[in-house]
Amino acid sequence: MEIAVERFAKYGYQNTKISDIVNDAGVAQGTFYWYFKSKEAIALEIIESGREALLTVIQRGYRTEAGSVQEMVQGSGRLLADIFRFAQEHRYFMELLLTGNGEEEAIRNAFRETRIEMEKSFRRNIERAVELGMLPKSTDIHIRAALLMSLIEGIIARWLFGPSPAESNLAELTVDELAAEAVHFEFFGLLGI
Amino acid sequence: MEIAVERFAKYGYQNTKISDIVNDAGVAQGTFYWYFKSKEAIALEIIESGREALLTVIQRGYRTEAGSVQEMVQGSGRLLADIFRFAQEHRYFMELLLTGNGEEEAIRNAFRETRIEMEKSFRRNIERAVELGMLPKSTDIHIRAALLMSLIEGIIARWLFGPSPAESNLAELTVDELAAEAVHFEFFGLLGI
Amino acid sequence: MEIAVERFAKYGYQNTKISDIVNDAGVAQGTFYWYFKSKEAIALEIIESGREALLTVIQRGYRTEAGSVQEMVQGSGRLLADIFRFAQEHRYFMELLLTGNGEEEAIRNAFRETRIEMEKSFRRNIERAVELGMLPKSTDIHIRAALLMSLIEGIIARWLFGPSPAESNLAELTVDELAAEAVHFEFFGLLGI
Amino acid sequence: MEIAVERFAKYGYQNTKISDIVNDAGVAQGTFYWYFKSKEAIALEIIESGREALLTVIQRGYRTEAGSVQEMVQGSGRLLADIFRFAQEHRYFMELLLTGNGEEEAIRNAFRETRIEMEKSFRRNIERAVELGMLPKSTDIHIRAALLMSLIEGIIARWLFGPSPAESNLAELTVDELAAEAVHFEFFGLLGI
DNA sequence: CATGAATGAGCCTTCATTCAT
DNA sequence: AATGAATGAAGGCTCATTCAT
Repeated sequence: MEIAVERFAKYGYQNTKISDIVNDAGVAQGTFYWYFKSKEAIALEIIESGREALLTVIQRGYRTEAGSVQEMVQGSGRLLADIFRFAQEHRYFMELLLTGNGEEEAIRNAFRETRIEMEKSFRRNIERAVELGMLPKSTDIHIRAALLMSLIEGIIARWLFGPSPAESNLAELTVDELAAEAVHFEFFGLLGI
Repeated sequence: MEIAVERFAKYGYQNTKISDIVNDAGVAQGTFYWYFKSKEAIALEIIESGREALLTVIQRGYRTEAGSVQEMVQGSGRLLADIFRFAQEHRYFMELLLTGNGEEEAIRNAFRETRIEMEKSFRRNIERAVELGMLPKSTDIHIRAALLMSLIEGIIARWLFGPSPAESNLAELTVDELAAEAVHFEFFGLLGI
Repeated sequence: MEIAVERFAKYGYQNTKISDIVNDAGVAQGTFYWYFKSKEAIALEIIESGREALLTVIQRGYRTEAGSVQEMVQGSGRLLADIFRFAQEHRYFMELLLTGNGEEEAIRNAFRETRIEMEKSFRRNIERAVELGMLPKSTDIHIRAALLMSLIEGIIARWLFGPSPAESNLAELTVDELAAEAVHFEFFGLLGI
Repeated sequence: MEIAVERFAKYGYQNTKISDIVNDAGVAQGTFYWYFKSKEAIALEIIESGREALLTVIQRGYRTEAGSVQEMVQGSGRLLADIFRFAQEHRYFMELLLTGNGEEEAIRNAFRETRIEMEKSFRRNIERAVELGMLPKSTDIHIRAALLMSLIEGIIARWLFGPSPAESNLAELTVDELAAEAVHFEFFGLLGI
């Protein structure tokens, strides 16, 4: 599965042949089919196991009780850092999740579901913060979750697998620096002090 | 090309057969090869023409002279609205640009280049605003451009082609409402008034 | 189709590769799939066209009006001779029809249906002869049709494609001699004069 | 072997996987190869053991001394009934013997040999009856044996495994009824009283 | 310009057989 | 005797591309 997820991410699902995977793995072609029903099956297994791990990380970051604005920003920073760290450790899965789109229907849907669940988690988090009086009630929560999710997806994508303008040093930031930048933008925008 | 871009976006580049395209177009298979050298060639042409149109829109929104914060926010809102409108009118191209990843090397690169150029445009815009004293100098400009680009990409993707949580009403927003939300977040973040 | 039916009969459906067929035909593998949807499809087409031709022959031999026993025997002899001649001219189709059994469900069924229709034709013929008072009413018509059909199938199989005891000269009989023997047995059995 | 013969008959030799057989048998795949050298080997063993049992039955029915026509008919009826009973008790073997044709060369030949031997037995029986003056000398003995064998094969095939016209009640006949019908046709044909 | 038949390399999957334990 | 994981050759089918007309 590790070999497969890497090749899927690097070259695309369709451009990855079973023979590539088994050659890398040093086993025979038939062996693949002893462990996986089909090419699609291994992709779905990859997604499923990645999905679980990712959602676990996000759910650990849930806000539960009220606090100061500073505490909220810190908490959000910790969550983002956790997610970024997860992305770093599962970069090929993350690349597929964030940029994959050429695959078969079933695989596309599995990725889509995962991202929807991810966004839902963020929405619940924002909802909770509004309930606790930590965030203004003003705007639609769906939109705020969508904006936040966009931020995270985009920043991870640029940080880990480009594309980024050649001169950018984004790729060299540490997890914590990145989280600090993102969380600052998240709460204060471009104008924030 | 219109038929091709739609199918590429809906089903993926690899899942689109030349025979699909020509059937839809009502011509014979051979005719395709009179107009395009290959499958890859039509994809690259699609990207090239989309790239030009998109960059034209963005460059029209360039900030040239200093102004108040309010003017800056308004200008940014107009630019976002223009981009969103372009996305609406070229939704299949935009879908490929923002979510495509399963394709061949050359095509992937062409999309990547386009997005890099797009991000460069935004960076120049921010740079100019800093020079004119309209934005604080504090943060790295590359990061701010990346954050802004992430925002725009994510919001368009959710607005036009999902995935979005089923209950979200994002898809029903008008161009101007969407631009207002995005620009507010861009400058003030979640905490902005 | 001619090449395919021959190979199917000689070596079996499953032992016949598409590559065998196209090599014999002197075309490329892909060309096969321009004319036939699949390996199964060509088999079904072979059966369908053989079925029509065979049933046409049988239906031409229908008894319509009463006559003497001798005329009945002669008519039956003519019908058998026609069938034998058909078998001779379509020996590979006939071999598949009479002995084929290792194929896929759909193909097996198509052959089965053809043989059922064939037997039905004979039954109608016998029924008619009973109505016209040319044959005794005594026995069950289904059984008589089954016995008759068995006779014809078995005799064709032995005549054209064995197995037959090596010393048998069955294979050397002409159509008319064979028909004479069969029709004699049909009406008079082993004891008949 | 019982499991194998059933699957071979029901689905065909080639459509039966070793894994099907061992799953049904509740043993591991490797175990199969401790008992049988190969897939072909088990088929040949099945044929060999069936062949012996079948020929034993037929040889028990041999005519040895002269008698009246009625005695001859009765003897023939007993033999047919024995064969039909055997077929009933070994229906899967019989199905393969009578209808199998898609298999590998060696297996096809083994079945062919068995049927040839079977037909030889009948021929010897008829020869003996002619020598004893119980049957007319007129016709070629090979042909009469072929006709008789055809009758038996066809009737068993229809009785036990179709195909038969849906309305036929052939399948519901008892062994003795079937033998009576067949033997009557054998000696007297359609016109026999 | 247009047609559509022909090409053939390539890939996923199956399954009989082997083998270390 | 028995297991079951591993093997790898083989084959049906797809589809981008070519080409004669």
